[in-house]
Amino acid sequence: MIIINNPNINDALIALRNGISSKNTIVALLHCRVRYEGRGSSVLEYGDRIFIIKQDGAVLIHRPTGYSPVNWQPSTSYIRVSIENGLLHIIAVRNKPREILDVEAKKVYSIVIASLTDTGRFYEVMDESIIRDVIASNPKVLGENFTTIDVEKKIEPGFVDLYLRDEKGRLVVVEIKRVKASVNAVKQLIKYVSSLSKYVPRGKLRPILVAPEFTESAIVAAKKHGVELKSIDVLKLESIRRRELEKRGEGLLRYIR
Amino acid sequence: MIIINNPNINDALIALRNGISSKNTIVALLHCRVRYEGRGSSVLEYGDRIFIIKQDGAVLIHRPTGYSPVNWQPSTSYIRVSIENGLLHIIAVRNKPREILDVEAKKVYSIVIASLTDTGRFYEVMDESIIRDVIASNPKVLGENFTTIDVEKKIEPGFVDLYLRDEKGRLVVVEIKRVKASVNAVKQLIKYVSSLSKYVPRGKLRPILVAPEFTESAIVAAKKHGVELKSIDVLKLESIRRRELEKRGEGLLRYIR
DNA sequence: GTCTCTATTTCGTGG
DNA sequence: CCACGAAGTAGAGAC
Repeated sequence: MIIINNPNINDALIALRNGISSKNTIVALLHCRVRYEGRGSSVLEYGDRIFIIKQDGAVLIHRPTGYSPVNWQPSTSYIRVSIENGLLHIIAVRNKPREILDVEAKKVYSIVIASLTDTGRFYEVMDESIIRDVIASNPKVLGENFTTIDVEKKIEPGFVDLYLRDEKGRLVVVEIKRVKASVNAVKQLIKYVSSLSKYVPRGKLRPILVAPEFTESAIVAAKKHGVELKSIDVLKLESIRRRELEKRGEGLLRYIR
Repeated sequence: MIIINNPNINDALIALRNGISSKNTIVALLHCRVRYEGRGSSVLEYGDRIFIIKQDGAVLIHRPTGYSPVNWQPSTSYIRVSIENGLLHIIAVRNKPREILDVEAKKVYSIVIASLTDTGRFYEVMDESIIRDVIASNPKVLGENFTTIDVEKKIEPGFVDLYLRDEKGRLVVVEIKRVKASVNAVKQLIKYVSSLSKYVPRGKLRPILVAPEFTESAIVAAKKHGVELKSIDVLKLESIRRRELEKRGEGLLRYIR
């Protein structure tokens, strides 16, 4: 690992070039300005930023606040470091799509260069597909005696999350949202239903939108279009899933403790 | 600025606590694992990562590749640093929504702490709102003798980008996309039109989708629903805008050179 | 505060 | 490779 405090511009140049050619992770604090041209185009005036080059050539420039990088390059075809008019330039180019990021540093506060090894796996505990699978294998959590017919089935406008059958033999078309459902979710469901109604009589179809909460406009649209709303408790579904996984010896507890 | 190379766990603890309480930017390289619980929930096994605490309490954990952070906290209510069972813990809590991020570091490779000042302004040269404004002040770029009525106007399902009037006195409802428009853009426009048709007879309404390109399904859906498609050349609009800005002495050239 | 929409969205998945 | 949809989306703007 290399740590350089307050380097002059030539030392910074050499360090960055070495770090890039050896495909290491580089984290620097710079006083810089940035220009970007590609899918969009932007200018960022001078200021202090965190500058990162990752081992795959991804470049990130972060301001001192906020989640999002102010400028970036997801991965690069090449990165060129040079000195022009006494200023350090880092130019990161991506070819598909063609994009150019030009970082012009007036001052380099610090550079850290390291070879990072990260093989640790990442587990999402509950996303929409998992919620869908938990409901598919436990359709009664929706509060009725449903049976599962199909999961994530393509019909023409898109994918229906879940098909169930209710006690009266009707086809239940389920759209699932992991977070509060907005009017868009209702529209999506209506779209599926109108497509399905070519094959199934409308009276045999029950569209249900499943989510922890619903926006007001979603509630209005649902009422208007005959869409049922069913709330779910994601934490409850999570505990059901955990139980299932534990039963199969795949529990997350393995990883958590 | 403080730079610490390979600190022991107690020195790391003290440095982090100082950095947090003084609201500085902290960038560290850690061998850590991460647990997240909140809107979602996830587990990240041990590995080397870039760890950042920003001056507003935002926390980012980056793996050595890729654009996105693997874990994060957009801004925090509080951050607590402690040692438990000989391991460094950084716990970042956000209250709305309630989310907890727990970083457990087994090894600290480096810590850099600095007070960054970044007042530099950020200019987007061409985003959708700018394209919309350029068309609004030059509606003839769409190839007809349009006049502008209104911009970014709320109707119930949402916001219409642009209202124009054509030579036959019809109300032109414009939806603008900066990049290739997909079928969703058509749907959005249809949504507005069906809402407007309560007030304006359908024959007096002209929905137009404006974008540099259109996906095949967008073209099909547009034809089916009577939506017109008009291509724009964003670069051409950009030169129009530049001319307008220069005329007003607000040209970007001020900033670019 | 809620809702809506854009984004150099990114990221995955499916065709 | 393109097209579509989800995201712990974030961030901005309007009401």
